[in-house]
Amino acid sequence: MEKYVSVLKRTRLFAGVTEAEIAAMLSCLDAKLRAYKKGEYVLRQGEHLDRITVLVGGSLHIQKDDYWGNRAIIQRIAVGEMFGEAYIAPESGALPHDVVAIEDSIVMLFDLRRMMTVCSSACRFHATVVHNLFFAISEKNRKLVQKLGHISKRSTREKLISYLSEEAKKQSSASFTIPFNRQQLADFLSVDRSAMSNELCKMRDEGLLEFDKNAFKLLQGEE
Amino acid sequence: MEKYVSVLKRTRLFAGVTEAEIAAMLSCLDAKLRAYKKGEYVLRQGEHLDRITVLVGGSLHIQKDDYWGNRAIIQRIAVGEMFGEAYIAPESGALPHDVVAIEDSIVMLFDLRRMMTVCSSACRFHATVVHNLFFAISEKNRKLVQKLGHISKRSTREKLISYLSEEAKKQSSASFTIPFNRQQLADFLSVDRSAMSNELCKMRDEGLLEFDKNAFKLLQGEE
DNA sequence: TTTTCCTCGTTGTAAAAACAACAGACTTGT
DNA sequence: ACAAGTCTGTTGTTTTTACAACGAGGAAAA
Repeated sequence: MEKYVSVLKRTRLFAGVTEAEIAAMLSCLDAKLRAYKKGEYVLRQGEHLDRITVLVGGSLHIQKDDYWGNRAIIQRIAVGEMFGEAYIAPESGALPHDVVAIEDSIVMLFDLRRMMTVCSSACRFHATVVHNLFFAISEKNRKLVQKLGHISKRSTREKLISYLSEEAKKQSSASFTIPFNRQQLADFLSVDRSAMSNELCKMRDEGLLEFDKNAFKLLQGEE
Repeated sequence: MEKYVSVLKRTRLFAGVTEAEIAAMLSCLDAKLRAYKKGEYVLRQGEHLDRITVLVGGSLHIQKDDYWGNRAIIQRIAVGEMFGEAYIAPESGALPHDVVAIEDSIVMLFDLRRMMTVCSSACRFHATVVHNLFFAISEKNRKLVQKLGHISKRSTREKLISYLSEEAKKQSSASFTIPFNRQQLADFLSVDRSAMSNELCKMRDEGLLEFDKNAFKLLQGEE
């Protein structure tokens, strides 16, 4: 448990709290660890949640498959991010999607009530965490809006440009790698893989970008 | 100001707080009122927010227009809902979209710090509001995911079915009205208006649904 | 090492969406 | 009451996407 304190330290949820303080809070928050193998389901559609979950190792996809096998990747969860937090509210129904481990992953769970209620003496920084909880879910919210911005573009090319530009911006470089393979990127942008692959190559031939597997480089006057 | 206390009473943000208590909290939260005419901008892309905003009258669209005049309606805000709350966090940049009044509207603003920090004696129910703040933003989060579910459908027909089914479910009836005209619905689902109109009529001719302006009725074995 | 599996690009075809343009019904404002 | 403007459906054309199928290359497994 303690080996993940340094990971928690860098999360939005525990921003401004020292490692010693985090370590002290773990029991107060009734923290628990779960490990998942690559491909395993961390959460399944239909489940009811009552705990705050933070990924402390590996990576996850929040995804949904329909009757015909079409997969939609709603969000990718990287180390340090929360997930499922929007479905803890009492009035929210069951989880409407699956959460799957993309590689071997470690998840830490916290008791929501204890996290939201400032306790007595032991945890002086508990109030900070309550604030952080709001800011962390705000961050998720902004990411969803950003994703909406990508997939609400009309054409595959625009979706790609929107996504890749943001990724370049996020990594502060015209050269960057993405955390998806082609099929996953297509599922994320909700387009057909082969059509997307085709469009990528056209863009490459037009000199808009270069790529090799997951490594991309945007050319021309990108801002 | 006091005339809107009954509205606030029914919001997620003030759930479990009596009207008398809300009235008492207004000054503590440094509440302020703003009025907007139909068509006016409530917030503009690029602004920096530092207050919690709740719509207490009218209706708003959160939308974004691109260079070519394509409009994307990200979300519709109804009375009692918060908006912009995800962009109050210190690390969030400027607001990436506009907020526009669709009809004459009234907005109430609250001080975030005072809302998040439990004060001394006066506001006993302040702690409840802190919890509610989290649940309210959770609700927004779920709505965004739901919207993602609609527009990540591949075809216009599927997008329509996804949206209309949800609306029927929300209003607990196969007959319901939607808060959009055709152009707005198209901008919301990010499809072309005429193509969507065409598809709607095809679906009507196939006996899937009936409609008259904003009133829809789903037919056949809808669940 | 060999075999199997997975990823990625490529092509052709069929289906669907975007686009443009217009007419009729209805609203709004004067 | 009239004129201007808006909303909606409709049609035909062009562009784009989805779909299906396959082969090359590389990675993983036997």
